[in-house]
Amino acid sequence: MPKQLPLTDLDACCSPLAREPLSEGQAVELSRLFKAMSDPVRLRLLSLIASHAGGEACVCDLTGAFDLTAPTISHHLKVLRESGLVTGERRGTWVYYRVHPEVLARLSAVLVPGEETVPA
Amino acid sequence: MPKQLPLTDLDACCSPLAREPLSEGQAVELSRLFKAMSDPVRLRLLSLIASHAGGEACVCDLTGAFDLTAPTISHHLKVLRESGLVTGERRGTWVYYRVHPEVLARLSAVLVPGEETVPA
DNA sequence: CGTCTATATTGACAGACCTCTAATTAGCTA
DNA sequence: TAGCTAATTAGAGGTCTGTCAATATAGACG
Repeated sequence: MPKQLPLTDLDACCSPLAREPLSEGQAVELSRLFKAMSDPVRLRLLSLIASHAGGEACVCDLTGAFDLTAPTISHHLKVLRESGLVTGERRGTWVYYRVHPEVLARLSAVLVPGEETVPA
Repeated sequence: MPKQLPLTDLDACCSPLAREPLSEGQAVELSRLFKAMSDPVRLRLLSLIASHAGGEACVCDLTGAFDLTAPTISHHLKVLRESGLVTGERRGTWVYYRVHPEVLARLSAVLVPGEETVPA
């Protein structure tokens, strides 16, 4: 099962959610990203990676922060990878992860609230 | 960090995800919001409500946009309500939903990517 | 080669989730 | 009161998800 992200609607995207209704395709794409962030462990992993010095973190930097087995961390990293939020690169014995800042920026832009409408 | 209000981590929150690691509590709170947005139907509902004229939408304005039964729409609206993203108010026969813009703004702020670090 | 360490994959299981139909509640109007 | 509509709740069925133990893969090094 090839899990490459097909980036269709998201490319033409990112007028804020509150400005005009999302198309079904946009909603599907965005929901995939939000689902990847819908678990506390994955959110912390994402944050640990994004905020780590040098912009990348080794898996070995991450596992210690959780009371979970290595396979579980690996599973969550895979979900983050397949969502397109992060990439992993093997260098020798270790695997280093870094975030895709454009994806974060895109999500942030989508969530910007629209201007207030005057209450009736 | 001043802790004035008796609420959760989200109140004291919102340094961007990429700036420093999320606390476990912050991650739990945020993951609840992202989970509420992790379904395409709920995302479109949220967008329909947020972008609707007057800042609010009647359930009757929403159901027509989907090939789903009324109970299913109602279920999704409940999830959005319980997450704190929207509120519903009954006025006569109809129920009107509106978004909490502060919550959207908070999420948007959390996702702002950190400044680029110079590649090695 | 063999062995050690760091990650990933597999397979299983309990719990959560999305959708439906059927039943229920809330309000309007006769 | 009864009847009608808008919306929600309850319960069931099938699917998806998070976690683990066991196993496998990749590279470093003697």
